[in-house]
Amino acid sequence: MKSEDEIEFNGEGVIHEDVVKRALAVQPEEELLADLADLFKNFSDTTRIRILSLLISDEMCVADITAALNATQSAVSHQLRILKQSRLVKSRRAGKIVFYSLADDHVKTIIAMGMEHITE
Amino acid sequence: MKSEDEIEFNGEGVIHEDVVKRALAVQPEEELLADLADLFKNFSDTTRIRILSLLISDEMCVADITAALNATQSAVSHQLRILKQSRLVKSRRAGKIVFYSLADDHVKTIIAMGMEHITE
DNA sequence: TATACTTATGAATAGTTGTTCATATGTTGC
DNA sequence: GCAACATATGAACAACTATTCATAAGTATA
Repeated sequence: MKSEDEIEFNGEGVIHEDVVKRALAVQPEEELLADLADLFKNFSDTTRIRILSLLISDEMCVADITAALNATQSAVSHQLRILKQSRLVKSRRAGKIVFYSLADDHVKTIIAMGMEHITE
Repeated sequence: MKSEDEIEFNGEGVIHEDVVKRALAVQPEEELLADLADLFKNFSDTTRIRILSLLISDEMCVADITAALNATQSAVSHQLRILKQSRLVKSRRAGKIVFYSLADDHVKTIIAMGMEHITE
């Protein structure tokens, strides 16, 4: 027999309805969580996180980043575009050269937070 | 003509060697950055971050999570395995039911940090 | 304007990943 | 043991993504 907190839901499966309702109540909007996933997607690729990590030190031009990562200029440029679209980096042009830098301090904080989790 | 801080490097491209060297000097190990990318990969998928977000409230069984996300049991189970392998969640069995919960507080912190970046 | 140089971008490709479907594993009560 | 239930897992497929290659766009200098 079913106890008080186990009822049918959604047509399938026995669940603890109150737990589900409570969790969903404090759950952020669907869309906000999607945005959050998109944000973290930027940090989930090796090339991108290496770029971001480099930029913590200083602004750098594309050629410098390319050399530091030992990657191709094209690959770096493509990833920089993604990071820029996500507003994690910004760029300034100085003649032929384009310098990239972190858009704000959050990048630094998020990476530091991740590091803390890893290294313990 | 080349200025003092612009020299050949790596066989291609003119770069600011000192900037590159300085950035690489304080740069974390290649492997550590790869681990970091792997960590953030967990947060980069909508299903996974929704699961993590749910578990902030309370531990939940697979059926509850499945109902809350309106997903299939299989999809949820697959993602839970990934999260568990990354040691972001842990599980305890109570009879037929398996409850999942956050492994530590870092998940909460990382999500909060991301939220802060989004909502401003 | 012609050339050299730095960065950006489109298309194609190879590798990765999330979901689904079917089924297996593990648990409880009869 | 058997039936019912909850969760886990392997294989296949579709969708997505990062890189490469070729080339375009923007800039400075002769």
